[in-house]
Amino acid sequence: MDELRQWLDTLSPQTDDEWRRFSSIVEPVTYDKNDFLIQAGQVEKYIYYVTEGMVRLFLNDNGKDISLDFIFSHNFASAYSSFLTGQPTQFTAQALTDVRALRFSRTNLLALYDQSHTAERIGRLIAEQAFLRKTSREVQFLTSSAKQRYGQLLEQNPVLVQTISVRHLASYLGIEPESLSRIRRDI
Amino acid sequence: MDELRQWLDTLSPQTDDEWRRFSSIVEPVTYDKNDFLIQAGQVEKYIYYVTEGMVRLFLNDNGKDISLDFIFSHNFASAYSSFLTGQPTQFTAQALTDVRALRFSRTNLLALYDQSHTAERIGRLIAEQAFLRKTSREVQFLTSSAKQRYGQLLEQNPVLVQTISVRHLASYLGIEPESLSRIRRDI
DNA sequence: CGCCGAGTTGAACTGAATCAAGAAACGTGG
DNA sequence: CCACGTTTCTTGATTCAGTTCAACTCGGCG
Repeated sequence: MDELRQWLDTLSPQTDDEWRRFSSIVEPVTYDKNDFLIQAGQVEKYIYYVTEGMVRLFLNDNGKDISLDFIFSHNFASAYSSFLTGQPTQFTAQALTDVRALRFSRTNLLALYDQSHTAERIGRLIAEQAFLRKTSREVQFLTSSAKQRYGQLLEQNPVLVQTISVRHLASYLGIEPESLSRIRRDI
Repeated sequence: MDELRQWLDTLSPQTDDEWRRFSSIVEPVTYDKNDFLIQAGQVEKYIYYVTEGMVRLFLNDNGKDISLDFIFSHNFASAYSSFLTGQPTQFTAQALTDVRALRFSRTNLLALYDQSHTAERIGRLIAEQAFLRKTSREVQFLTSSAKQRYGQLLEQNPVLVQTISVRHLASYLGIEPESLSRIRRDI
């Protein structure tokens, strides 16, 4: 919990009272490896702060899994689009390892936004961060070849590249596992 | 101005007083066709609400222009990533026609966020909208071929497809003008 | 031990890029 | 208002990055 407070405080410092109110809507949850945090077709009710373990976010397109994100500990996981719109999600979030997380619900968060300007600000900053991540990915897809995208990912996040399976990593890069395997050989 | 207020009110209704404070930081600006709202290398200081005309947002990658967004009237234009981070942008925003817009600066907006919870909320909602748009684009790139992406864009926004030049549209779809020309022929 | 999923490699194929040339549209100045 | 140069769009021929399909290897685990 302290860790989560520190994370949020880097976005916008909270008073002890604000933190008390926020922490009252947070609940700890655990998942076994391969468990689902959310499945396609459901409406996302939560944002998860992962304290231990790893989560993969993916969608299924005609029987084929495509990874959209890998969440390591000390980061947020959610089918965020669905969380924001209230529409059923096309995404599934699955634990890649045993996972411990802290989660809070949309309903409680919206109520907190009404009460607390600071909470609203943190909500804004989280959305802005999420936007920045997506934009950087958009630019990569538009400007770089598969090989270049792999190279950039390797630079930016070597741990991710080492940790995630070829299959999942390939779909995240928008290519087939065979292609990623060849790209790796050629380096 | 009324139009902008209505737009913002759909996100979160404001009192007259809140609107008065917001509108005091808004200034009208005009651009001739081909003028730049912001150029690559600069830090984006503004968000523009376009009331008349069209704006193209693009980046230059090794001498090649790649379009990231087309903003029609009644929408926001900005090198938003740079606006958020304060870092120089790689994007350029150029008027595709004569343009009228209302703009407000980052400095003034941040000050307003401090004063007004409602402003902060609107800021959050705008960031969330921007995130949703990028996510939908990410999913399209990961799941669809060039032909399918064109088809989807045609469905979602036929006016855009009719209005924007082949060259610009192609780069937005992540393909070459020749390919787009062929895709169009085959439909 | 033998199976099974994950990764690698090869060969053929395909969607889109590239290069080159011609046709149409555009605006600028006489 | 026309004539000219310039940019934009289209079409064809070729090349290339990445896919697909198939076979093989390897390590883990019952």
